[in-house]
Amino acid sequence: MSAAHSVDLGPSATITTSTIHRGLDQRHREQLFCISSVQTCRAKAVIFHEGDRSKHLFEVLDGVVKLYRLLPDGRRQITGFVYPGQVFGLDRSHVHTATAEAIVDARLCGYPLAKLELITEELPEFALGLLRMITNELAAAHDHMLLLGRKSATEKISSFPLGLSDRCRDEGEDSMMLHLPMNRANIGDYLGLAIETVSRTMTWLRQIGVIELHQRHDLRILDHDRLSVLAEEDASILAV
Amino acid sequence: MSAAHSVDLGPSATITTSTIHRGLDQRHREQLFCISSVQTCRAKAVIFHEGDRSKHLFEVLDGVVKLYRLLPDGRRQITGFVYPGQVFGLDRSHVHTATAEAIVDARLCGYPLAKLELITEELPEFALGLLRMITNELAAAHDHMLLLGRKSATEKISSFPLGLSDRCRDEGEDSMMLHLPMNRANIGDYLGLAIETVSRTMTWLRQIGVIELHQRHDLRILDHDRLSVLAEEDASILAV
DNA sequence: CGGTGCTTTGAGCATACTCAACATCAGTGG
DNA sequence: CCACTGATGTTGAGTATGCTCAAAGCACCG
Repeated sequence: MSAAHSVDLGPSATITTSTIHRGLDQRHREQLFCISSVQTCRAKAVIFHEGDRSKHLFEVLDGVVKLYRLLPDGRRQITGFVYPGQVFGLDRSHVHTATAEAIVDARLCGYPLAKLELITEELPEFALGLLRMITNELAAAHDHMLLLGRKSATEKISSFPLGLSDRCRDEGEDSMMLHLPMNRANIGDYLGLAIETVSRTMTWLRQIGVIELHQRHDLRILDHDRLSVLAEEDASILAV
Repeated sequence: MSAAHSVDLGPSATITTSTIHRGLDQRHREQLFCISSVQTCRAKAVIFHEGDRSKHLFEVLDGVVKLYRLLPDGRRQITGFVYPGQVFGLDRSHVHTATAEAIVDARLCGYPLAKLELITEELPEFALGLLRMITNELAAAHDHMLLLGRKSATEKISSFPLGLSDRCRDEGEDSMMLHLPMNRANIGDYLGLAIETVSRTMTWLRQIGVIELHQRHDLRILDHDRLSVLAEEDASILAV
């Protein structure tokens, strides 16, 4: 068993924060715990490449990971940022369809796919749990397709902090003061914009008093409602 | 049991063409068959709306269905076209995140979600099958995000028939002579382009001799390799 | 035939990109 | 402590790509 875990397997387990254990009983949690291994990786370290054979399902314990696909000439599309508590690495026919790279120092927990399949066979609700997670990811991907295909630069840049804000709210954290671990190039590759456009549009949002920017990586939302309108979220709910 | 089925349950069942039955034994196929119901819908009929409570998983038997998300002002992003043998309707927390609409007359087979969950509980490999399908959809969504975020109009329009061609090849059909059941507006909403750009760029592909167009809805690929280069698929594999 | 919906083509324009210069920041070593 | 360096971010000018608006061309259908 990997010694790196600092997970309490007792009755009021800290492990409940882990998405992958949700809904499992004590015995199966221990089983999962036994097959898992923790790894740390530094910022910019590649966890796996597009095309690699996939062997593990990963859960982020700490830090943030980006997933991206490349065109042959180097153009990049980041398909998602993975935050603590979220998983990644489940790909079709056991070949990764994206590259995973830590954007800051990170700690990951890996579960061998072969052993997960064994657990699945005796525990159908575990497969359903995975299904639910992937279904959420698919819905998020569809959301992002709408953004990429149909939103203007202003709408994209406004939507971005709102998405992060929602995640913070769900986690019970401060949803107005946001930390952006990614740089401008990452934001551009996520939103389908050039870095100059990211920079210009964020400056403009600052100038009109909707957000505040501090030290490159910190952003405070000053006017959530106006930001929502700019992001072209359903304005009718705000038109009261 | 719905009488509309024309599915042979005998040993060499025609049902094997159905994605959802793949890998199941005779008894479970019959069980699935018993809970299923067939419905027909005419072109432009809405099967469900974004926000509707989801009750069924659908499989397309015949025809083509489009899935889309809308912005409040009416801008549309089609997240996918669903062809015979493919499924749709599995959404997070049982609420549809997209609208489903038939683009031509279609025949669908619906499976109640509640009953599918019962099957899942006694048959883990069924859940794994669903998981595999959704995982494929997620990979396709990531592919499409790369197209929407990072490809030019020419690359988008070139990629489109290539994708359809791949599907036909997998199905063992003619992969050069393609039928496009969708209109130009649908293609634009799928690729994140205005219909005028779709029209202009397809005309240009015709003029340079890469494709042939007949009666709006039929397209023949004349030069698959050149089309691949234009779609910015890895040009290195063609540079021999 | 005339209508209706879809598609094509044209002209002008706006958005976001490219290229380029400059500013700022973090880290390093004198 | 400060100068130096490389990486990252901001700002500006000019331009290209793809959008909008408009009109004409086609096919399908009573």
